[in-house]
Amino acid sequence: MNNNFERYNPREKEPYWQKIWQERKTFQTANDEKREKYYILEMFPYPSGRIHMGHILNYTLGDVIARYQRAKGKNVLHPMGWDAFGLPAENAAMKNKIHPREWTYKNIDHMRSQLKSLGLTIDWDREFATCDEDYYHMQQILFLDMLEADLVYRRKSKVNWDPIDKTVLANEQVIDGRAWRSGAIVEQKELEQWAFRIKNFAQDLLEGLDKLEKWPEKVRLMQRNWIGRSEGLRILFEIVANDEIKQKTIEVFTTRADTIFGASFLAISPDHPLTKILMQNNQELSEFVIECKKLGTATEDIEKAEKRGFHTGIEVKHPLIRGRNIPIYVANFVLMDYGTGAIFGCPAHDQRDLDFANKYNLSVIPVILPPDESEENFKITDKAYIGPGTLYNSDFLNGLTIEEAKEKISNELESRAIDGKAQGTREINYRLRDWGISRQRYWGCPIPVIHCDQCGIVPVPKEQLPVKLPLDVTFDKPGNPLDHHKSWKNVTCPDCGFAALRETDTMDTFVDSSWYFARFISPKEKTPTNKKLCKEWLPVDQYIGGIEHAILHLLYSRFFTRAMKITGHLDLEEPFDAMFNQGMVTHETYQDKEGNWLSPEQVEIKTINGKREAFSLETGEKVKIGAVEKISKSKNNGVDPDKILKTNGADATRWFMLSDSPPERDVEWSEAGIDSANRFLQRVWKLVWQASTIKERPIEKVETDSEQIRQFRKLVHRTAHQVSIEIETIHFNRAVAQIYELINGLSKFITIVEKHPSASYIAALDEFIEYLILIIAPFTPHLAESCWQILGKTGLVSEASWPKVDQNLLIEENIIMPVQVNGKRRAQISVPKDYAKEKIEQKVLSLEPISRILTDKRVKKIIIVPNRIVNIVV
RNA sequence: GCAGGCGUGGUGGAACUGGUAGACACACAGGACUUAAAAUCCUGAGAAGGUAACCUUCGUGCGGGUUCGAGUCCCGCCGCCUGCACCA
Repeated sequence: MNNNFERYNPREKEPYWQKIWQERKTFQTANDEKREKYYILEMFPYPSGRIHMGHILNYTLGDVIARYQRAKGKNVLHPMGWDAFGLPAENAAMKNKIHPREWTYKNIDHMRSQLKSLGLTIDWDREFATCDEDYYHMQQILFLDMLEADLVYRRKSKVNWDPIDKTVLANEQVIDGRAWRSGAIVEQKELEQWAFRIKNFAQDLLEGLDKLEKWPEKVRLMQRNWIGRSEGLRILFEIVANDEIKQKTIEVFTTRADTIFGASFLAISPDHPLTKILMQNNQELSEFVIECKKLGTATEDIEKAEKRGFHTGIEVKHPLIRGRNIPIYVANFVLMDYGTGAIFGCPAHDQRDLDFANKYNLSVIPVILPPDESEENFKITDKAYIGPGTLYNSDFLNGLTIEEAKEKISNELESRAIDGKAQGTREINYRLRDWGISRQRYWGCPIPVIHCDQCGIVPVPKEQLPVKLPLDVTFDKPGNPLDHHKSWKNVTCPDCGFAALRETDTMDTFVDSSWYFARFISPKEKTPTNKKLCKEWLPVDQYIGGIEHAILHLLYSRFFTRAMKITGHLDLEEPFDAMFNQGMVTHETYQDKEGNWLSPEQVEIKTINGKREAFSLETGEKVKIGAVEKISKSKNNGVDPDKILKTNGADATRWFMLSDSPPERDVEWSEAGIDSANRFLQRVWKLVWQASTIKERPIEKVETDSEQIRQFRKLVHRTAHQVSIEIETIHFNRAVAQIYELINGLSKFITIVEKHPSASYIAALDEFIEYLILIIAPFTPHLAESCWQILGKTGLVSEASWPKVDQNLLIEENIIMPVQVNGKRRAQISVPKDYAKEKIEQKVLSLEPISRILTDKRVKKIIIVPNRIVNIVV
C-alpha cells in the first residue's frame, strides 16, 4: 500500500475486474449442485443496435439481486439472450439494404459488449438468440406438438391491409388510419391464419393469478380484467318476418338480462353474419361497413371512434312484451370477437347505449330505480344509471334487486323455447380472445407446415426440421419475401409426394419470448427442454421487466407453460414465481425558441439567481427547460449509455440508477445525479484507503470508549440487516439511503480513530470497513473488489458471504416517544423499551411544555401506544 | 372509449400494518482549506408570522368524511402516465 492517496479510477479498475471474473468463470452456473437454487431473469432485450438507459436499469436491478443471493449462498442462475426476431430488422433491410440476419447479429455483438461493460453476473455460456436456427428449430417442435394436441388451429381473422403496397401492416404502421409508407387508407382484410387456443385456458389462467402472491397486485388485476370473465345470458330474439332474410332468430349475449324490459334496440357487429347477408342488397349498408373497416384493427381506434349505427329496417320481437318490436342496427362499436357479436341496448343503464339512443332518437326506458328515488321523479337524460336499485317498469320483475331479477329472468327465458331451442341459456364469457400468431413477414420463426391440395395441412416431419429461413431474399418489393421465394415455397408433400406449398407465415415474436425462460436451463439440449433440469430450476424465482409487458407477454408465457405441460415439455404450474415491474427512465426536455428539441448534450445548465436555467452550447441562447419525459427520439431527450459508461464507469451508473427513485417508479436521469454517484464512490474509496493506512500507524495506548464502539457497531449491523430486507423487497433506493447513513457514520468514526489509534479502535474499524464493503458489493461490485484488495482480504468479494448480523445489536434499549396533545406533537420523551404505561403517564404530565399547555385544560383521556406514541386528549 | 397506476419542500424521494411528515440525496446559501479555482470538509434550511433563544399558524394535487390521531382508510373531483391483442 503506498502512502499517496489516489482517486479511484473506474476506467482502469472495471475492465480489470471484469477480466478476472471472466477468467475465473465466477458467474458460470453449474446444473448439478447441492446448494439451493435461485433463478433470476430479466426480460431479454430486443437487439435494436445499442442498449438504452432502460436496459441498464433493468439489468442492474437484476444484478443486485443476483449478487446478493450469491452472497447468501444460493446457486444463482442469471442468463442472457436476445429477442431477435421482429419488424425493425426488416425495416432496416428495406432502408439500408442490409440483410435482417446480418443486421441483427451485428447489433447483438455490439450490445453484448455494452452489457458486459456493466459488470453483470451473467452466465454468458448460456446465451442464445431467438433467431438462432437451433432455437427456432426447438420452437417448431413445440408448434407441431401443439398442433397435434389441438392447441393450434386455422381461422379467419382480420389484418390491416395496405391497398397500395399490397401488404399487411402492424398496428404501429397505421397512423390515423393511413399506412405509414404509402399513405393509403388502411382496410381490414380477412385472412386464413394460425391461432393458439389460449381461450381454452381462460378459467385456469384466471384462477392461477390467485396463487401468484409475489406478483404486483396491479399486474394481477390487469390480467384479470384482460381475461374478463363475465357471467350472463345468451338470449334468442325472434326476427320479425322479412322476405330478405331466411334466418328466424338472432342470438345476443348480455350480462344485464335484468334490464331486458328497458331494451330499445339491438346492435350487431359490422362483421356479423347477418350484416353480411343484408349487405348483399343494400348499397348504403355496404358503404357503412366499409367505412367502419377503415379504422383498422386496433381496438383502441375502434372504441375511440364516434359511435355510429346503421338502421337496417329489420326488427326483432321483444321476448316478453307482446307487440313491442325492437329495431336492429349495425353499430361500429360492437365487436364480433366477443359474445355473439350482437347486443341488446338498454340506454337507461349503459352509457354507451344511452349515447347511441340519444343520437338515433331511440326510446329510453328506465327499469332500475336507485335507492332514495321515486318513480315519478327519477329521470334519465344524458347520464345512464349503472348503480344498484330495484326493478320497475318491468312486469314480473318489479320490486326485485338486480341480482334477483337476473336470476328470475334467466329461469324464465330458459324455460321458454323457440323452434325447440331454449330462448335463454346461461353462459360464461371471456373477453380474452384466441392468440393469432400468423405474421406475413420474413424475419420470424417459420411455421412448419405444408399445404397440399390432396392431403390438406401436413406438418413438416420432425426429422426434416428445422424449416430454415432462406437467406437469399430481397426486400425491394412489398409483401412477404417468403411468399415470393419460389424454390423455398414450392415443395413436395411429405405425405403424398405431389407438389405442395410451404406455409409462408411466420410466428408472432411473442411466441419466441413465451418459453425462452425454460430454454436457458439447458440451451444446448437436443429437445426444447430438459424436463428433469427444468423441474429443479423452475419456476423463475424473480422475473424483472417493464410494466408495458404486464398483460400480453406475461399471459402468453403463462399459457405456454400450460401448453408445454400438455405436450410433455414441462411439468410446471406457473413460469414466474415473483414478478417485478420497473419504471421507465426519463429525462428533462429542452426546447429552443424555434421549438426544436435539444438533446441534453447540446445544453448547459447554469444557476442564475438561484434558478436553474439552460443555455444552448452552440448558440449560447437561453433554452426552455421542459417537462421530464420518457426518453424518446421525438423529444430528443436521450442520453447515450456509451458515453455515460465511458465517463463515469459502470459502478457510478449502477449506483445512480438505484439511488433516489423506487425502482417501480420512473427514474429521472440527471447529470447532477450521476455526479453525486461519482462522489459516493470516491468517498467510499477514500474511507477504505484511510482505514488501511491507519493500520500501519504506531498503536497508541489509550483508553477506548467501548460503549462508543458498541454504538457504531449497532449502526453497522442495523445497516446490514436493513439492506438485506431492502434488497429482498426490491427497495434499492431505501438501501442506498441506509448505506449513505452508514458511510456518514463511519466517516465520523474514522476521525475518532485517527485521533486515538488504539488497538481496539483499529480492530473495530477494520471490522466495520469489511462490513461496509460486503454491503456495497452487490451495488458497486468493481469498487468493492478494489477495496477488498487494498484491505488485503483474500479471494474475491464477489465470492464472499453476506455479513452476519448480530440480532442483539438490533434491539433498541431506549425509545423516543413523541407526545401529542389533541393529535399535535408538543414534546417527546425518552423511555426504556416496554416502559410501564402508568410511569409514562406520570412523566408526560410533568413534562414542561405539556404541563404548560395543559394548565386551564381538562385531560379527557391519555392514549399510549406502547413504544410508539402518547396522545393526550383534552 | 375501456382497463390499470401515480400525485409529498426548489428537485428525486423517505415515513413498516393509521402514530414525530420531509430520512437520504440533489440543487442552493454561508463558512473552513487554497494566491485562486476545482476537489474536500463543516453548518443551515417546508412555508408564513412574531426583531429573537424560542414560539405560533399553515402544510402531503383539490373538496368532503371516518378517527384520540390521516400522506396512509372511505366518497367525489382534477392532472399526469401506461396498456389495449400485428412494436417489442
